[in-house]
Amino acid sequence: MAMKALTKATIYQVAQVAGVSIATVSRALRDSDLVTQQTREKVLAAARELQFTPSRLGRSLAEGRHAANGIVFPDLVGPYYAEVVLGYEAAAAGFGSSVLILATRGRADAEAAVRDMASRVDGLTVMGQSVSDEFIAKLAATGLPIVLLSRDPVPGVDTVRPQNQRTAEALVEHLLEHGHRRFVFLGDPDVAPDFAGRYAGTQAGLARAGVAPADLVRAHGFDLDAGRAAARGLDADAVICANDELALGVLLERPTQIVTGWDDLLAARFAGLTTVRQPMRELGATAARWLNRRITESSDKPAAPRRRVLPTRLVVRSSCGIHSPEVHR
Amino acid sequence: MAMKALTKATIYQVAQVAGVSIATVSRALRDSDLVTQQTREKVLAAARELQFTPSRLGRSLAEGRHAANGIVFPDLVGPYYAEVVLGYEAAAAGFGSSVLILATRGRADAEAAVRDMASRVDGLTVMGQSVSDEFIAKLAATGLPIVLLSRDPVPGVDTVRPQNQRTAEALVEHLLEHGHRRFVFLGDPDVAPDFAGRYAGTQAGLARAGVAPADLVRAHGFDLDAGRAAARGLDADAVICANDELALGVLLERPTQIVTGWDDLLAARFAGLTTVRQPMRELGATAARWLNRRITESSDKPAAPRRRVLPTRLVVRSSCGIHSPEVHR
DNA sequence: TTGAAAGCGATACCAC
DNA sequence: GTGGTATCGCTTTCAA
Repeated sequence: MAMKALTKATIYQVAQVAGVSIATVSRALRDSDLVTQQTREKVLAAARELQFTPSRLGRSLAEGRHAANGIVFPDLVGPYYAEVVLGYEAAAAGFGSSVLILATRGRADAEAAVRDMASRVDGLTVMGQSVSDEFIAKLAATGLPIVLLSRDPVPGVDTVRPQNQRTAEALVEHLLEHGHRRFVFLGDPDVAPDFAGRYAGTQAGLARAGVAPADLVRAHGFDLDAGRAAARGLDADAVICANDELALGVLLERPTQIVTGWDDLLAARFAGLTTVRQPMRELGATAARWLNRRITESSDKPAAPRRRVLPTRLVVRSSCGIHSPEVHR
Repeated sequence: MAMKALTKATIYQVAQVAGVSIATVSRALRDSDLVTQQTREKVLAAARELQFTPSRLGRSLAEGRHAANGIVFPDLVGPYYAEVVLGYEAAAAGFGSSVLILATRGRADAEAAVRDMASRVDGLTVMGQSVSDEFIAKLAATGLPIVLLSRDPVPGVDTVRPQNQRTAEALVEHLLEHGHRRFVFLGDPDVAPDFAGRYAGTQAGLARAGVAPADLVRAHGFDLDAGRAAARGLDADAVICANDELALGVLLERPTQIVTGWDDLLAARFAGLTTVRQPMRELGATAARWLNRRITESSDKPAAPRRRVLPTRLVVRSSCGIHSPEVHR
């Protein structure tokens, strides 16, 4: 019933109170059946009395592992990244790994920040356009397990991403069926690999149908306001947006404009926005699982780098034009 | 130009290569002007050659601090928590602190998980109903700096939260002006302190106006589906929902039902949902700043516990009834 | 079964 | 200015 422990207890104190060595305390507090039941109880009692919690630092230093991993993303703006991170955290928690997050948001010292994170974890997931390929390669050369997420592959590194190109082509096909012919692609392909894929798919689909390529309008940013700002100058049958927020911004300014988005945010449903649904949680979870595999695999015979493209799916609502008898919810 | 360093270099190797002691390496790599320019350069060269990055573990162990802090939340479902976490991360990054995240999502071992996190950080922010007050108190007694976020205060601990009660009263007033008299409150006050505050404010507002109290309908969960499921049995002039997702769910089932939400999600705008806007990023950022203050303050004369309620604001759209000439966007 | 002691990788005090 | 070394808190041989 001691009221001490206002200053974190160490294994030494527990050992002292229990009247054993620190080695024995360590054993008693973990698996180890090299301890008498009696001894174990003494130790546990002492530990409880002192409110002892082993220091992660000491533990990690001795074990040579952090039991933590990190996820780096460009920014968390919008629900998209958040969902991915969520899926990631859930999976990581599943195998007992803590998770660190880092938003680079265009910071000049992004690489330093990532390097710092790298020294706190057993492995890293890098999402989107947060740091350069060269930097990734350098990090990977260190031996640090890395998984790339929603980002173009780097040689030797695992990559998970959503299907962009092919689904963009399907989207274009659908718009063509509506009879639309003059297209604008709204969004900057350089801002995110996902955007680039959607843009490429758009143009590919158009080319295959023998239709003139879409005009590229690089919005300033990729949120609602960027969409609103860009909306004014638009002139096209249909505006294919790089994501939902841009599309919703356009819709706010021009409610009758034919437009499509990407991500299937909750708002898309209420705006009647035709868009593409992505398995966001699953993207995060897959990255976490793959990373864990890398971390735990024997480093002498590493498995070949994996690539996976998770399927996405066209969600047709009303913003792409009128459909006869269908219900759009 | 060495191609080594496939295995993380230590300060000892750098010392060896540079031909100096580890103490000197440590000095050269940090501030310290107790090093010759010449020596410093030797050391830096060696460090670069070995791609040396100091181990956080060694560093933290020696310095007695993690330079990291964590945020615990019940779950990240919905955009609400994500925004808060975002604001938190940004602020934390601002003063050079890494951030760990932990979603308890009703896990039975939530306390163990939080305890684990506690051993990895210099301080903790606890959001919502993730762990018990008793546990918080115990943790705080350890001397671990803690800030509570969107959660009822615990003696001796800082608390930041959004205005719930008062704004709920304002919301009720508005609904009364519309002429509505029979109310339902949809959502479980026990599931989150925020919900409890909104519920209390609702009843208080009603009572003050001499109107019959709202029927409490405890939805099973607090997402869209929970709202849809609950919608069928509803019978009231107006349904005051604990959050936007519930309200949107109701709207999906009964588009003409008078209903209000809370959070002002992006979707609310497109659904014409009357709701309440909260400073989510600011909530997170404030928590991070306060925590940092606690961590860095001298522990012998700690400041008195702080409480702050961040203002929220009613956002009137069309779901609460028709308004004459106003535009609801 | 238990204990003594050698690390793990830094920081910082104390001499020189 | 630099070097030697104690220290942080734990895990894990190696002996006993």
